Amino acid sequence: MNEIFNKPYNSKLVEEKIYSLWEKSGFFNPDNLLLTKVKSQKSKVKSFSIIMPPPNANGSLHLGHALMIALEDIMIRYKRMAGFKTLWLPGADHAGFETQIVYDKIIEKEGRSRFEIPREKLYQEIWDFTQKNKAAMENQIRRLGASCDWSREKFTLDADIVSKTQDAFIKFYKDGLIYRGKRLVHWCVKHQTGFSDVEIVHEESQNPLYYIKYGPLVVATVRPETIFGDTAVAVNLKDKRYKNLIGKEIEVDVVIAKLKLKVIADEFVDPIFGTGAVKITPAHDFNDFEIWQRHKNEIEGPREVINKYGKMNLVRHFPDSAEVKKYEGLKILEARKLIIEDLEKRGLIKKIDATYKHNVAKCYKCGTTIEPRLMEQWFIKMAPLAKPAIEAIKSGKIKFIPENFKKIYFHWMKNIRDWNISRQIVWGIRIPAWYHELKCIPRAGHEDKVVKCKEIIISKTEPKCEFCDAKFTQETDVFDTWFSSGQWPFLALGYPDLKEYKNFYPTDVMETGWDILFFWVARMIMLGLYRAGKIPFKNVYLHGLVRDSYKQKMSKSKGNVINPIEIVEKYGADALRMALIVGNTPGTDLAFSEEKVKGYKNFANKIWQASRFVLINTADSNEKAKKVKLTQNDKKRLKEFEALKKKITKQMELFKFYIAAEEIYHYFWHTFCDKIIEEMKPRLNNDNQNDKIAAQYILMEILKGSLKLLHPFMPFITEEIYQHLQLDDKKLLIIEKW
RNA sequence: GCGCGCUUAGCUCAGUGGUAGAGCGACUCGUUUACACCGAGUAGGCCGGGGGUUCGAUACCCUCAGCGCGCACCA
Repeated sequence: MNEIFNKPYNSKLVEEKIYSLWEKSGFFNPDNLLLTKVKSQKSKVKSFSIIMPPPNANGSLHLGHALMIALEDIMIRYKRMAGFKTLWLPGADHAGFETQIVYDKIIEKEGRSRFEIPREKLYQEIWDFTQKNKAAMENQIRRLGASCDWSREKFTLDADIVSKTQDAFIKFYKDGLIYRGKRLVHWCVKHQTGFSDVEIVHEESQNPLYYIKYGPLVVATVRPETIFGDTAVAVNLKDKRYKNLIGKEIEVDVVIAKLKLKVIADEFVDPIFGTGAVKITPAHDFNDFEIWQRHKNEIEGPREVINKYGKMNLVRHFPDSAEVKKYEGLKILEARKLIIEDLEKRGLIKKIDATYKHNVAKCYKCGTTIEPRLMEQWFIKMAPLAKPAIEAIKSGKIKFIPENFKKIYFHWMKNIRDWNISRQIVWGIRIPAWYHELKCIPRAGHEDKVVKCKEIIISKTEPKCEFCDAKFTQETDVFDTWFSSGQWPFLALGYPDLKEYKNFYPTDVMETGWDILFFWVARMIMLGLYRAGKIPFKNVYLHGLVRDSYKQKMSKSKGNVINPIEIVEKYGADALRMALIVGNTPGTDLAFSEEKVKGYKNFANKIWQASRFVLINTADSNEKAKKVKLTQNDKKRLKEFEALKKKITKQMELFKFYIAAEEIYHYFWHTFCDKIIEEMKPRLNNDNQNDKIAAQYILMEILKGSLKLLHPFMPFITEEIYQHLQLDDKKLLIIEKW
């Protein structure tokens, strides 16, 4: 017996060595698995595939990643052992906006700003930054034991991915599903980019509600500084108080000017709220924008009085006003304070309700109040995409684990709105649209045709106008990173040509956190159905968030973030994996405790010691030829183990890894170690050779079988021990038959 | 406002139409040569409240309460 067994199990001596053994074997690659197949299996091999959610290449892994790796690796190892042609495709995500702001912070510390660095230079810098992170991250994934096929690894900015993402945009555009429109967009003043609906969060806050004298009316608002952008006042048609005012024009004193505004009637207005009269600011409020659209013919359109920096921009609208200058350039809150003072001086503030609570939209990343801003952006029409995506779940083609996420999915899908995919950052895939730089410069002989020049050309390369010499400039916006991520399952597999795509799409499982159900999972379903014409995956396994032991969200600001690699160093990857898996039901957040990991480190040692015992006591069992005469009890033990194997296999098929892991843990410790080994001890010292052989046989059989059942969960230690067993036809445990 | 959950042993959580389970923790005993990173035991729960269905409910239905979460255009 190897002397390594003379000491307690030391994961550090084992894990690195074993991982490189696996990697060298080539068995992570499904193509090599075929060679090892039993010859009798002539018929097509069943395949099993998972695309790894590519971790962001902008930092190191967190425990959520460790959970993801553990779950997916369990499925993969199980299926590989069960004889499937198994592909787990790893990747890394450029993570557009997320990485942009990580990098912003880095250069801020250096006293630089992304807004002052030339686009190409900044892009190159971030590229280098992500490549460095990517390499570090890959090693961390290895440390966790991931048996993924590194030879197929993809990055979300690989040339083919970029090109195909742009192709998708072009197709969507041609199909009339993408449009460019000047609309109100969620704008983060700090990050200087627009967002889609899912990048904002609503937060309850208490802000004074000001009742302002408004010509003959009184209106209530929390944003008095937008009064300069008012273009109408709305009431409800049924509101008797204001019936005679509808259609009339009123004069409103807004300090810097007197506005002539029309009173309109709109369903939206709730007569009970406030005064029943609403000031309409189409440029700075989503409702008001919609009201304007319904009353386009009656009232003036949006007047933008706040600029992209969240500062007042009034002079251009009110050049003749004497008062305007003191407002110009003020930040929103400063302007609010000043306008209230000025209105108060004029006796125009009727009431202030200081108890008013409402929900305010914030940037999901920095918490800055979102400023609705009028912008030309690219949108995808979602309703046509949502319909089949709802159907795919309803029909059961795609299953959710746990099931209750279906309801949340439906609720979101049914209320879906068009998706703003433009981002005003440099880190990402550039939108393949081009604009005329100048007015048309007619080419000789085409003077009459110039009117036909298109303003926008959709093309991956710089277009040339048929009739004129004007140059084109490329769209500076990049895609929302989720637009490309949403196509990841088929793009990573080389859609539409590669055999990988044909063999492995749709994939079997998409395993990810429930927190990106809308960001990612929903989009993959919609885009996969539309672009590839097929569902992207058959099962969606949604794991919970890993929180600290007090169930607090881990965050850098709280200082409770745990680095999974440090845990691996301390307790071993196998122990960490078990701690993340056992008792962790899908969809439920996990309270992570180091104590639990410690417990499974002890378990690893238990496996080690039990194996040591078996190795010591079977060392002399080289008389393999001898028949084994099993006792009644031996047979019972083997039967018991078969039953366990069945049970665990069933749990694996049902994605109940949290139970399967516990079952094998419990069996190994409390049946194999506590009972069976104890039962065998006297027999091993017995003079009766037959009985001794039987005891040795039982020990070895059950140890071997247990190592297999344990392997998906605790791959390192099981492989290490397996390599020390003296067996005929021994292969690597990763490819042994389940 | 619309929607989704959760409430089971001190803690973290499983679970099932037949009167409760695991891990950790606590306590007692034990140094028996695989393992003290151990073993043998013990204690601990009207399964949130109320009502209903049922021969029988922790589990199914209704309702109340507390907690958590998602979505959302009430100025």
